[in-house]
Amino acid sequence: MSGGKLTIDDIAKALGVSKTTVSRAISGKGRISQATTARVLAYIEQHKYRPSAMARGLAKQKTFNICVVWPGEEEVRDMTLLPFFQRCLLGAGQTAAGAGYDLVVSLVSGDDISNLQRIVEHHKADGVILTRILEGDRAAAYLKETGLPFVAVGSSPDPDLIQIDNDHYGACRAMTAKVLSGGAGRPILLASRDRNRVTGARRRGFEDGCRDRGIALDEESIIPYGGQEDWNSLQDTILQKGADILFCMDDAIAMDIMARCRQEKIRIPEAFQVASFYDSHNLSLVTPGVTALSFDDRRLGREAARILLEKIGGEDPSSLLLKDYQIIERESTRRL
Amino acid sequence: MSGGKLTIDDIAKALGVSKTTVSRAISGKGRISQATTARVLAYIEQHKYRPSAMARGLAKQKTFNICVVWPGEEEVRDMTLLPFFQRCLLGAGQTAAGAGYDLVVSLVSGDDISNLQRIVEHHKADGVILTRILEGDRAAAYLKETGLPFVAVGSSPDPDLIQIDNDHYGACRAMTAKVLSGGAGRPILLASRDRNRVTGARRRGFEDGCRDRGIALDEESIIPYGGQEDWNSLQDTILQKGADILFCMDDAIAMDIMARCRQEKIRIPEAFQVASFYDSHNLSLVTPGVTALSFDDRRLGREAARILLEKIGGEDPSSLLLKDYQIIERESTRRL
DNA sequence: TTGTATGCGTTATCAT
DNA sequence: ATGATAACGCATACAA
Repeated sequence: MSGGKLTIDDIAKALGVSKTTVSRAISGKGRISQATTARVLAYIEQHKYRPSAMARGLAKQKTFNICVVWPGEEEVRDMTLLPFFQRCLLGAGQTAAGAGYDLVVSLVSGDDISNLQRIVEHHKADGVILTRILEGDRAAAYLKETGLPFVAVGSSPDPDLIQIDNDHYGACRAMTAKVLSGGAGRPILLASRDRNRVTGARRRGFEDGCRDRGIALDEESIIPYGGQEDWNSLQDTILQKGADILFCMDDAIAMDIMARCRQEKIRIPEAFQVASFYDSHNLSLVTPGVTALSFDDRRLGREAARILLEKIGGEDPSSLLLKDYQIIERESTRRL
Repeated sequence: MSGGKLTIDDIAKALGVSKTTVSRAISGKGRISQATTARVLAYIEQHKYRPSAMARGLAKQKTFNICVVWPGEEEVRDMTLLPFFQRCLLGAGQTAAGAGYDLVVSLVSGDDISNLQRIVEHHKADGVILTRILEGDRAAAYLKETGLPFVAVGSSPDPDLIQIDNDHYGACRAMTAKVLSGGAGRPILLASRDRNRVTGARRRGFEDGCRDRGIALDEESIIPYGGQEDWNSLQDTILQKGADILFCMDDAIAMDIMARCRQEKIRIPEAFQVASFYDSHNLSLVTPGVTALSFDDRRLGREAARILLEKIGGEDPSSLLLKDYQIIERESTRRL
């Protein structure tokens, strides 16, 4: 009770010292005796004093807030990306809290960055984390213009953008090679139609993974996939090429494949194997479970926040590629 | 470029007026001539001035931030609740932005409310929205203690808690009655094992819905369901009772049922019908699609924010039960 | 080691 | 209708 009405001045008066002394005792800056420090700290502890973030911010010209730009669309794709964004947020929140920072979320959908602008213009945050980065990202462009420190989770062609991302290329390459070592030898990559950076990295990883196993690819080894019509022609291709393993660009594609196979009573992995370049909870629930690549999304958020804090602190950090990943082997690539 | 270094004082000097005049022109409060107002506003527009949120906050003793308490667990159940929380956040963000407020998220998992405490104690928000409310909710208890305005999304037995929730009872009752009017007459409710408030409301809705159609229930009409072992005994019960429709407490249960039926080649709706008291994207993707109850979660967030803002504004709003819902009929309850 | 005075950018209270 | 000035709560350069 009695809320947070206690100010540094109250403490000073109560203890018969000056505000400066109290301030010093709290921050530990400046020369001050152990005795008074202890006395002040004790009083603070006793009366549960907490400094006003606003007053402190105004004085130091800092908000101690990090703005996290989050997808504001009604439907985040098939909701399949939501867990990623949440874990990212969790990670960022964790290291932010550790540094005494809080999280301000800015919901931006597509090109409408008005919400982000409001937050930035009103100086509500000391830095920004973009949890995704679209093609021709307006948010990134805007932030660059303002000069406010910011980092982006994901990959962009823009070199002078601090980006934190998983090593999709390396992971896909390793997984491709590993799964192919299980016996299958005629792979097809099902590529999503939207071309963002990460799909490019996955594609290259796939290609090099095949190369690692000495498998030659042709034009029909990588085909766009988006739904019913693609499914029909896909089956022809599989027959023609004698393909025996399908790599899916992401979990949405993999789930679609699994659903159609189930419907048409195509048995996996007997008819052909299936693997996904991105894991999701669904892939573990479906029968058979789908082998997939798993990343530590929380860590992604943590690193993003860490690097942003460095940037805010005046350092000059550079981009980061997280090499960690896990290949989750499930029944869909079981050796027969 | 040239950031937000522009202050109200700069404007005053540039225009040869006092800070007071500028402030008045901006806020519209106090007597001031149209001429100078226009002049100031033009200058502001021209130079893209935006007031400092911190300074304004310090002066008015307000942060213009709303704290949204979000689940901070690694795994939010089966991730099935995540879309709900996101839509809730979206809604809150929307009306908050409309009122010039921003969102500070507090990630709290279970009983660890330290993050929320930090935000509250440092006065980083003028009010709090709890996007869920657990049994013996520590966050709610803490907030009550502080006296800070807050509202909760969901239902709690605590009467002096401002809560915003969907009318689960009414919706479930209506859906139960409607689906039963399709021909089926021997229903079973599959209840989740965790007992939170909302499951209670759904259960009562189910009971009264049955009553509305003159269907008598016994002890075996409502059975707990949690996985494999329950599935086995459930099949016995269905045979014994001749049950022809399964109502599922939520989408997770419904999905589990659908998966098992698929595996054991039990045809829906031929063998029995299936309906869920909570919709999710998955329920629309599975074959056959599952009839379910759909709510406007965004609106839930909007209303929560609206009511919280009223509370912050000194009014004394009361709880709100949203009567809107939609019964999404899919093939799982198709009349044969 | 401690205290004084000033600034941070805005709003609010008085005057004028 | 407008202006000077004092808060708001904290940090800090400068004195003592």
